[in-house]
Amino acid sequence: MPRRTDLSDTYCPVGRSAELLGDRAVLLILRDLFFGRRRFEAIAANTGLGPQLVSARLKLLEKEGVVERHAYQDKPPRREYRLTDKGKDLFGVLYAMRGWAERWAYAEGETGGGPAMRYIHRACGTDVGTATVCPGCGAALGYGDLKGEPSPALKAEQAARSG
Amino acid sequence: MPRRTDLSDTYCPVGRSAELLGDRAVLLILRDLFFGRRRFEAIAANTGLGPQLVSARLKLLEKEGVVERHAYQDKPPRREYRLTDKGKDLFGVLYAMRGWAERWAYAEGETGGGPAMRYIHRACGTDVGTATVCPGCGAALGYGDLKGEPSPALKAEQAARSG
DNA sequence: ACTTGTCACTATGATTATCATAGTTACGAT
DNA sequence: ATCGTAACTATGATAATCATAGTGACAAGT
Repeated sequence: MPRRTDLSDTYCPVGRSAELLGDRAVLLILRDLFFGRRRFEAIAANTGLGPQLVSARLKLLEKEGVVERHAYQDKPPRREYRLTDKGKDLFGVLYAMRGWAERWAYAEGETGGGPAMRYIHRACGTDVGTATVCPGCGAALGYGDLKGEPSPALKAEQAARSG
Repeated sequence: MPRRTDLSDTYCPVGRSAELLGDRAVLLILRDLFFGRRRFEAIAANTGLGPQLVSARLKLLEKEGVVERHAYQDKPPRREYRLTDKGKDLFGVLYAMRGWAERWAYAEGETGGGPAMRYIHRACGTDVGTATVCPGCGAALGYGDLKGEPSPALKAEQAARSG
């Protein structure tokens, strides 16, 4: 593609976010990182993205201060990628995307009755559905407050991808 | 690009959203629609995207049921684009993106003290900052509950683009 | 009547990001 | 010495994106 206009200096906050988040691969990698996948190969396998793309996007995310590369072993060099505070704060965006999809992106009965991904408020045990405020106790919900559980169908799909 | 793997049939809700939202142009166009820009040329001018791209993405958004094309005049054919309910429900995603950017994407003092975009809770008049729950009255916040006001710098930038 | 202007696009050609596949480096285990 | 694994890099084909220009339909001004 030709050089697209850079949005990192616009005053519009959505424009600035879009510069990073308006990219399929970035979104998929972030999802996996929030899911607890930290290793290169695990991310590549689960997202279905090629290693070159994963490599390029992880470098970009590191440059943007959203992930940190951490060597957990040196003998054979092994790295893992972790979300920084700036990265963890993107949870709200991913959670909003998930909520929208649960409400609109599935055919009737496609998920087998419930959401594709359930979230439980750790503090009070309530299933929060797609809410941004816990329907049980009224608390605002952020990363760390919630425990995610994939539906059987989603779990099976992920298992198939990593095999 | 070669044909990328289609994610519209994954069980992962973030994957399904990413298929639509993992695209810079889609995000920018949605932002403008939420901002009240309904006309083709206004969107093209403000986003800085070429007419071909705007045309292609509006067609996609219409196909996905996110926007509706509405003829408001026939003599010279004139159309406008409106968000459907499914589209309006994407407000949470854009609002989360805006919140993240306000917190992380600006240099110290770059916006002149306040956020680049202020949001006021219509019901109680409180400036909600980047919260998902009104700090004044505790209500959950959605599209329609908020009144957005761009900062002087952002307003000037938009005026320059449309001129 | 003729030009100018606006809106909503479509057409063209150059550029470059993305994909699939294969290869590389470093090491540990058999 | 070969096999396997993790984390990448290299290569070449494909196709999406951009800038620029052009089209069709009409309205208004001169």
